[in-house]
Amino acid sequence: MATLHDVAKAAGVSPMTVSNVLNKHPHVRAETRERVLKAIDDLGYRVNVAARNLRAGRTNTIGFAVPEVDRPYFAQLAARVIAKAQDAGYRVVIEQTGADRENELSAIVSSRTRMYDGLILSAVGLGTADRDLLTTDVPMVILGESVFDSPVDHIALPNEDGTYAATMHLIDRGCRRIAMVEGDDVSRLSVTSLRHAGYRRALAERGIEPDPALVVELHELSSESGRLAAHGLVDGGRGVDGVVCITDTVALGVIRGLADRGVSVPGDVKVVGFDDILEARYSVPSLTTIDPDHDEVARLAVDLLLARLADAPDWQPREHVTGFRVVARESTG
Amino acid sequence: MATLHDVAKAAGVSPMTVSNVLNKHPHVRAETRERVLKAIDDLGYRVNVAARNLRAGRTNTIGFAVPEVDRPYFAQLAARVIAKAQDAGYRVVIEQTGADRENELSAIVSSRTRMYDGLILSAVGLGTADRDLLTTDVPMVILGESVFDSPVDHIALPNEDGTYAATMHLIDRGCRRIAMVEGDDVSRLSVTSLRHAGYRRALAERGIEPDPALVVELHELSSESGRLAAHGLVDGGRGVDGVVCITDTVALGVIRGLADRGVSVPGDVKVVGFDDILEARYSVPSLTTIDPDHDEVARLAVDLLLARLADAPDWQPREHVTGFRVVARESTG
DNA sequence: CTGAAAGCGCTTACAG
DNA sequence: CTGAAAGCGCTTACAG
Repeated sequence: MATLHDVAKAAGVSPMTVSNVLNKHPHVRAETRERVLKAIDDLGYRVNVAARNLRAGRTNTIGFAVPEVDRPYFAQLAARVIAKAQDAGYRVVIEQTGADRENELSAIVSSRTRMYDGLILSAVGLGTADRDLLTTDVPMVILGESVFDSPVDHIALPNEDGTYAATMHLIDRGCRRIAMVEGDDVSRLSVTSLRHAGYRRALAERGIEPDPALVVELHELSSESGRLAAHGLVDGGRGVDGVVCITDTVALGVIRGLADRGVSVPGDVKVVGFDDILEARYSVPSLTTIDPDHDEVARLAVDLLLARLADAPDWQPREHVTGFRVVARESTG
Repeated sequence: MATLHDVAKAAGVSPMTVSNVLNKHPHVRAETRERVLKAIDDLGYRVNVAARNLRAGRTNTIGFAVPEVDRPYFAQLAARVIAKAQDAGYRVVIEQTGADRENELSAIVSSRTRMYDGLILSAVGLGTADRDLLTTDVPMVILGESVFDSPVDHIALPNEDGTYAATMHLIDRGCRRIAMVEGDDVSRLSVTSLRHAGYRRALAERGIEPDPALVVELHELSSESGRLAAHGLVDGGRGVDGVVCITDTVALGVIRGLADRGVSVPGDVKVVGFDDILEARYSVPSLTTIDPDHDEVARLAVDLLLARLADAPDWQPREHVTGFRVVARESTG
């Protein structure tokens, strides 16, 4: 395979001039550039990225670590992050962590290893105890969960306020026996804890007694888990008339599970999700949900990372909480 | 940042010994290994992947180029490819091509550029004319579309036979006015052409006159396009009683569009998709579809690539067509 | 079981 | 506008 040296020889110039042409540096005579480009074409030369990265000390790549690439929320967020990063001349590599603490740490290590210039980490498995591990030398942005007092930039979703609004929405539509289908990580500041708090706050504010029998904890935030949760709620005969779901993917499973039992949505039970994934618009009934402004999340994540990469000297880690809105659709109609 | 040389100095050994420890080569005395590992830990050393790749001449990474990372079919396939590749010690980088010919070629170029040891390309924009461009020096597997007589390994979906079976399934359930919602690339051997052929073959075999007014071509294979197509079919008053959809994502939009018009599925109109994405199981009604055996696709793609990487001397490009089965669910019940 | 030397293919100061 | 030299941080034969 041809190297930059071969091209230089063929074009009768120095390797450095070839490098200048490749990197679009200005001070190359037009005629020289033409000669070099022709030689590149003739030899079918392609730059060796490993060599370039080694020498340049950076990779022009940012890592995006998510629990699962095939969960719509992450896939759709990834598409936006890729688009934003591309605009800034960066490539994005998606890492799958499996919501596992070990793998999330290993994504951090990957970036230490200089495969990436920076990392966007959708943290699920990390906890407050991992705080020190985040004191990394590589620019990093944590997404979606609050690692308390973390020493890196952090973008939080409006977990509590969003779920509060979702629950209020159900109460306003007449629901009184409102179930919450959530995750099983109830540690402080987990997504489940925060969203649960929003649910409880709404109930309290409207004087509705919380009933522990209406709270279902899922080990996996999948549609299948949601469906089984719905079966349990119906079969338990608890008179449920509304369900707050921790994610849209779970909510779509809940709707399916209610259909399995012949329970009509929104007639008998109203359902609300969280995320506003694309699928929420096309389900039957379409899903009422909390839109946490994905575009802002993606934009902010990339912008914060780029700011860090630009090496702001007086950089201070910041915490951002995105806005949200309730998107009312048929499932609470 | 500490380098391998720093570790060597700290441990009192040569760089090569450190390298041997890092790469788990056997002939290192246990005691020496311990000393090296301690030095690595003390210094917080991480290998520089760019340097390793440059020297080793490979990256242990395979590229997976898909039209859109956020389309469920590709996201779910990517998850499987990642899992299979991981088992074999490879990382996977997902590239988004946007179903654009230029970008698909640039994914090929990326692999020429040695970012990847091999490439799995989900071809949509490539055509027969690009045949020569595929004569690449980098191992490659083409997925999902038939680039006629391509000089690389190729895994085709059962496009024609699968759609034939889907159409027969509708006919067997009593449908006679069967629409087909497909893409707008009607060039020879495109996904649309192949699936359309299966649809036509089934109609012909059962003596049903094909009606061009029942064929809808979509520019984008999205749920939104599917929904609009359904509106058009209903509003056109063409007496449709069945719809064959080119993908599940389109089919879910069609079901939604029929619901918009108060048309009941499967009562008034039966709907069948293609892909068996996860969402097909949870929609209301659940979606009858063609399962093209994703696991086999992912396994085959990775296996073929690994075989090529292993440098089989008498390698010949092969074409594989995966099996399929009709998964009957409520939408044709 | 361990080491000294060479080199993978680029780019970065430094000259001219 | 162009070049000669050095070096990024590893691993690969080759010795011993």
